[in-house]
Amino acid sequence: MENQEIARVLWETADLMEIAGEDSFRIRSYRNGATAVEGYPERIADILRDPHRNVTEIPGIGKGLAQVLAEIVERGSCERRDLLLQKFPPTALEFLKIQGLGPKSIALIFQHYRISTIDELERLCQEHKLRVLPRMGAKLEEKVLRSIAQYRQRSGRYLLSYAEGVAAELIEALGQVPGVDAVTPAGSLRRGRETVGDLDLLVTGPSAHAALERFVTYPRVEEVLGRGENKASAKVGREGFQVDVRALAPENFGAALQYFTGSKDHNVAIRTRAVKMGLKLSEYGLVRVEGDIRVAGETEAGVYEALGLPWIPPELRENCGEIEAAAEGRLPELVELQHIRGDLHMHTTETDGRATLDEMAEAARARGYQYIAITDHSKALAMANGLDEKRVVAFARQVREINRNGAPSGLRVFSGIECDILKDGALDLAPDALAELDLVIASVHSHMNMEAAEMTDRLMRALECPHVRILGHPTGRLLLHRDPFPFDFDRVAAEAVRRGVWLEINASPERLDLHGALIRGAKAKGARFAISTDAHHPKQLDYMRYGVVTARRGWLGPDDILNTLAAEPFAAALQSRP
DNA sequence: GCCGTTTTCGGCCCGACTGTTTTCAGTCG
Repeated sequence: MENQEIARVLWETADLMEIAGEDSFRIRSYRNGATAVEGYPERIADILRDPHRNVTEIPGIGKGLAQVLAEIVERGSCERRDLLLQKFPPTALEFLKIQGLGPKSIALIFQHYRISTIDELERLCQEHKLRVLPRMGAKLEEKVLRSIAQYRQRSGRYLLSYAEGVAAELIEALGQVPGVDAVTPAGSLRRGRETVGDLDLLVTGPSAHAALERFVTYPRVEEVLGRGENKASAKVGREGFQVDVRALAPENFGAALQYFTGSKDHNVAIRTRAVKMGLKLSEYGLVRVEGDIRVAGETEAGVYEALGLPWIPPELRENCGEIEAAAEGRLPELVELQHIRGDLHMHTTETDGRATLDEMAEAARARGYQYIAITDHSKALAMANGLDEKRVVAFARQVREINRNGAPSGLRVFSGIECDILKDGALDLAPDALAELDLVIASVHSHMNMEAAEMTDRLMRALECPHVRILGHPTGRLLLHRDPFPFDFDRVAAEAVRRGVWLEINASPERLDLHGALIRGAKAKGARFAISTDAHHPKQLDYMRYGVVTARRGWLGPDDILNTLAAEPFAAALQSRP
């Protein structure tokens, strides 16, 4: 069993404990344990098996959780979780995803009504049966109904990072089958969409069909939906993520990759173009209608070439002008991961990060970066132990000291802050404290349910502060969880351009904020960008690739992005503000 | 349940908003 799965069982158990009203410190320990397990570099299952090792050497894991971990690895659950699941239906965990309902309310609902599905919860609200319970009223019923609608809209999609993980796992497993040459992901994963509905894997090689057999018997396959000669579909993992695996003949590979990568709209436009040229494009190849002569299909580039087009990067294939641009030879040069020279948004143990400045710097060096900015939270985020002015000044001094002596990692460190934008648009820290820092990111973390006009004013005011250089996760969305807050993006983007403020492309797979369409719109206004991971753990520095993919979906090249600059010009850019 | 030590017990645990209240519990970040 992988660490990720163990962590998931711990998270679930903690959620159930919360509904059961158990001791909050114990719940916290379970959650801490889950985070520790999730981020641990070695497999917990291996450590448990090794008689010379002890899982209690992992910080956050004590005697109690060691026992629990052993149980989970052995049989996928633990006693506490089993007992709680006898008390509450498994769907109780689903109820927690409905905004406005917390553990206490859910427990109360279960005490009064025997319900187990979201549909039944919806009916309770519609029949005004929630308002008879203590501390519940009409407003809550409305809010829950709205949240249920949102929840339904989102279900059935998965984070890009999740889909990528499943893809990597299956590519590894199917790639080991003798006679399989390559396993290639297509679909929205290949286009880098922020959420993915299902996964398409294309298999080539003399024994590609053997991979289908391996797939349907794969241990994590929960339900086989279909199994034919060339295609198998199944639900993978407890989340029920649908994966389609196709075995392809090598001569079809390019056409199939093009076809299954999509998007649908892109393909319709491409096939229309083919028809106009007297060609017919399908997943089996590109054929000249007259005489039924096959002209392309082996490679994707060959298919595009035969249509008079350069190869179009998958991230652009949304039928948003990419075909016209390709035809006119004005496809943009897109940014790549190797262009990125530093990461500009990360947290440390000073606030809610899991590693120290030195550890983050070392991790950044290992990824080949020239510089990083440390940007912990400001004091408004009390729960994260945000920095006040005094700590900011001390931190800026500490960083100057580090750079003077040369950081052990050899990396240049910039002092920064992720400063909260307060309700009225003021920044959370005094200007003279902000002036001490190399980089100020301004972000909204609270009061997200304002009217659009009010939120716009708030952001416009935040941009007035002369120390602000980056607007952090500008729309505040949390994928599959919270919609972006409403505001006039165009006005704010234009103001950011005018004031020389960069817009963040937050690379955390839960945010990817800004997203492609907004990026492109802002670029048209002259905006410039920073891609940052918002890492709270050294491993999360790897999120950069999701940010780069998102920037590519916004048609950005290396010159549009601040942190493609080498250390010296980057430092100079920080100094100069119009 | 973990951790650390003034070493086997006590601390961990903030702050604002919201809705349903008549003084505050629950949610969220």
